[in-house]
Amino acid sequence: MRTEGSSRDKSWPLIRRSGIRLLYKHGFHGMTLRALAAESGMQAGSLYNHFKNKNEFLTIIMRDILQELLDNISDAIIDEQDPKKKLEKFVSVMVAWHAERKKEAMMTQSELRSLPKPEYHEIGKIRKEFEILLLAIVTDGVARGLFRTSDPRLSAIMIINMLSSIANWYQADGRLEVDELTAQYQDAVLRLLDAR
Amino acid sequence: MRTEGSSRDKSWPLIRRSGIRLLYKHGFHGMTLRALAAESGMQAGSLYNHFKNKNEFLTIIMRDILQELLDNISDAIIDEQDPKKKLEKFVSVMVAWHAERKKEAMMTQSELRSLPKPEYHEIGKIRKEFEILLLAIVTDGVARGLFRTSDPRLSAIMIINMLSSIANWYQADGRLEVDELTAQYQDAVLRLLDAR
Amino acid sequence: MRTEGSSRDKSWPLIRRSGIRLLYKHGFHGMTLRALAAESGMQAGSLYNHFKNKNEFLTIIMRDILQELLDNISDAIIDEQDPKKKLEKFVSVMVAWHAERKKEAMMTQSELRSLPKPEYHEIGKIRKEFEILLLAIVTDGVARGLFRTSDPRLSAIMIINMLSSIANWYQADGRLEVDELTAQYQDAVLRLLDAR
Amino acid sequence: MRTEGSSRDKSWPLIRRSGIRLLYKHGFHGMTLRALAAESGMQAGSLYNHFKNKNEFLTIIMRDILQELLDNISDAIIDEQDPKKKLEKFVSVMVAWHAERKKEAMMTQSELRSLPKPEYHEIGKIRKEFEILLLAIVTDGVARGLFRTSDPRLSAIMIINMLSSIANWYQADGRLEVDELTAQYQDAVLRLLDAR
DNA sequence: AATGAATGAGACTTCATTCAT
DNA sequence: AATGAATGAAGTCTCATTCAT
Repeated sequence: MRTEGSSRDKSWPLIRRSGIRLLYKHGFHGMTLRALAAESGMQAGSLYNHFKNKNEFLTIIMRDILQELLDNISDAIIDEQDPKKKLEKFVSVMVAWHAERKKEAMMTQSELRSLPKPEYHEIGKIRKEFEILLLAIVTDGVARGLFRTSDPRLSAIMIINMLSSIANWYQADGRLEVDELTAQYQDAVLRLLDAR
Repeated sequence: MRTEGSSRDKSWPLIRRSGIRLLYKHGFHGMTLRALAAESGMQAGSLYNHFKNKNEFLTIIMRDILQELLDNISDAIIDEQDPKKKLEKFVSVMVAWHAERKKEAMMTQSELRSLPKPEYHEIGKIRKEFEILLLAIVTDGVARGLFRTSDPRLSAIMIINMLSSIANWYQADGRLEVDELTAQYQDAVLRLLDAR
Repeated sequence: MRTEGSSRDKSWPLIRRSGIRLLYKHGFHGMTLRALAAESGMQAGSLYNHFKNKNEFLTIIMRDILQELLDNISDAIIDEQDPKKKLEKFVSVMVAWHAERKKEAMMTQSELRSLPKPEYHEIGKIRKEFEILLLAIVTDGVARGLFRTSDPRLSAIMIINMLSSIANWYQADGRLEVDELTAQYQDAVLRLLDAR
Repeated sequence: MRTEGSSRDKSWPLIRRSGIRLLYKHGFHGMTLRALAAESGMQAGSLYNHFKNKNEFLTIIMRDILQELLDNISDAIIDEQDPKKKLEKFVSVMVAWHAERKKEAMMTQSELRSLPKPEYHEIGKIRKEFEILLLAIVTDGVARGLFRTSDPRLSAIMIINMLSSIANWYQADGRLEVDELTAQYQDAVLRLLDAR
């Protein structure tokens, strides 16, 4: 007799990791289930023991990733009261995540369009929450006279865009460490908000 | 039946336009040549009178688009001497292009990975030129004491990222006009560079 | 719908038989995988569970057939010591095979050119072995004063050519039985070698 | 103004030569009209000024080639009275032709099956004439007590097979000259017929 | 007689998915 | 939970052929 769930416990993380790599590299339509199976050490048919179909697989992966990032951010800012501190924490988590989880980050950006309609909206909503979170910080800061911007929503968008784009170009073996990068982005964001 | 006078001059622009739309919507692997043909009013096989294969099609389209943007920028800044003016022109062209040519812009960002190796490098080189152009403006401005930044290359990257991301969210029917958007981004970029 | 118990053991022999018939009738380029599938009672795509591609299919079939004939011949002559007896056995196996396995025989002759380069050489080598086997018999016979020929290699070629050509014209329902044919060819070959 | 027929006079021989080479190398189904056109220095569509369709092209080429060989043989034996002399002439023309016109020879053998039904019979009839011609010589020789064979028709077939097969293996740059080859085959054929 | 862009069919091949084992 | 052989649809690409120029 086999330990309950043991096989799934072993296979799924493998499939997940392979899936992220392949989705990052080839995109949803460019990733074949055969390739996913091969990289996970099994046959294509066996994958169906782990998800209902390819679309569901994408949904699971994306929801999972975005939720994790969202949790990271929430955890980080929940204890802060000061908008500036909050903002710095927000930037810090975002920079680290987009630099260190490059593949996940890029994938969730480029494969949104491949989701079926209902899931597209569901996942889109999660992504929207980052913006809402940030916007709350910004408007709070503006209200307290810490930040200055003529269009808080646009500022929030600019900031999120800047941070998200890190995944597009950052190389772990490049000249910049994550720590330094974080400091730079914190500085840049504060300038953008004319923080004093 | 054959449409009268159908010739390269008429077909290619049609194929090009359809291709951009489909690449934007579905990505390279998600775009089928059958769909491209249908939207261009011909049979799939006929497409092969216009390109050698699907990969070459992508390459042609991407090279074409990026070269056009690069030309636009070069034309715009060539007459300016002042770094600040140059920077404003640069931002202005980039904003307009990423807002109005959303599809082309997103496509060239997301489909780079779908290019075959040699073409990937060729197109990558064109994209790199935007960065080089902007970096030159920034360092010039810093040298003249107009801008201030501890890491000019990173600043250039941030700016390009911010601008490029416009294509990801801008909606022509949204609350912001291109003119206002341009002004906002010019302002933001100047803040980022601590321009006085 | 799926035929109960369809498996490699059942499918492959069917595919093989159909393939030989179609290769014989239409040649490699004239045989379509759709036709092969239809005649094997499956979908074209399913064939790819049994070979990698059309070229590999041809290679497998040809290697298989030629190896079987080679084995037949080796088995037949291995116990004989006398060159004349050996020669008669050789002729006997060749006649029977080229008359009764007409399709296989013709196919291996005409489709050599359709093999990809490396396989062409591999299969060519097997075919060469028939000639080597026969040449050994002939030179042995000449050495023992049983046969006489001014050019043993050419004689071997003539004999193989004569025998191989049987497949081109023999009709199972024609006026000649295989037994009689064998006797006639044995006689002819001995005359050619001036055997006394 | 252009000299009448000048263009066809130039193009057709080119097409013919290219066609024979390609039919020899790839077979009928393996030869594409695009390849034929390219090798003839024109576009595929232009070929249709020279024949009605691909099938007709094959028919023309094959009829042409076989008729030429038949004429060669007829011319060679028409003046001889003696069966032995006649036979030697027959062999001589056949050897030379199959050695020197290897491609044409192989092609007419392997592409018979690619002809449409009516043309198949027409061309088959021409090929049959060789056999008839040879059979006449053999029976004449037997009647005059010059040759001896228990089955004249089979002997004729054997001889034709032997000679036709030369095209399959002969290499112009090999160890045997056509002259010597001719002598060897004349000798072999006479042995086969037990000529004294 | 030649071109080049088009057609419509069909080629080989791959894909997501199913299911008996 | 995994396999391997199957399906049916669809993918990219090539082909013979046509025809306005």
